[in-house]
Amino acid sequence: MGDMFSQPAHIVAQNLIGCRFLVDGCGGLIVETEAYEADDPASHSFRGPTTRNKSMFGRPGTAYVYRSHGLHWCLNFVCTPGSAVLLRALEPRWQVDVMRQRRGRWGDPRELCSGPGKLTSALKIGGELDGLPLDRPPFELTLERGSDVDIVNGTRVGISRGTDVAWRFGLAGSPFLSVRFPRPPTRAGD
DNA sequence: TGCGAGATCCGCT
DNA sequence: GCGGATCTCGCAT
Repeated sequence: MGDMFSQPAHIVAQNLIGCRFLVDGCGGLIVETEAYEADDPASHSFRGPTTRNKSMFGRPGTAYVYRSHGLHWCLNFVCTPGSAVLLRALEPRWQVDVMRQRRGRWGDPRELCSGPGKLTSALKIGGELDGLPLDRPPFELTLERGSDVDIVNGTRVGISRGTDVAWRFGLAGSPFLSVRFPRPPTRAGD
């Protein structure tokens, strides 16, 4: 676990696509992530530690959970100090009925975990999990994945600075993404 | 000391 | 498509 997260966040973010992630047995496959580096103007760590972001400077392989817009929780996996990977979407697989109940959504399963705030709501992730290691309960992170994962990337969503780097990653063709990735440019005549 | 923006989501128009 | 809910922080006053 330590080796995995002691790499640049934009590498870890790609390696996490297709991995299984559970909280108390409830979860699914990671299909969308974003990387935030220490010297990254879009990162919460950019101006140094505060009471909110202190766990972002903690051990690699721990959780950084913060409240977004005063309402929603967002989950990050801490990499090297000041860098982390934001979990943006899961493909629901285990205890999906529990997610439905927590979300109050009984229709389209794509509505359960297709966004950072939806994901934490479905898995019941809150501030009490901030700073906890990912290799112990209630977390279960399985880093092994199939060799056939096809990863796409693009610029990050919902930010106004650091928009130049393409550090959002996703499972190609997944219907469970929060936002579609732009289709690769096609050649004239296609 | 106050104000506005922010790694968001939802319901209404 | 737009605004409201409402916590934290940076920056201006």
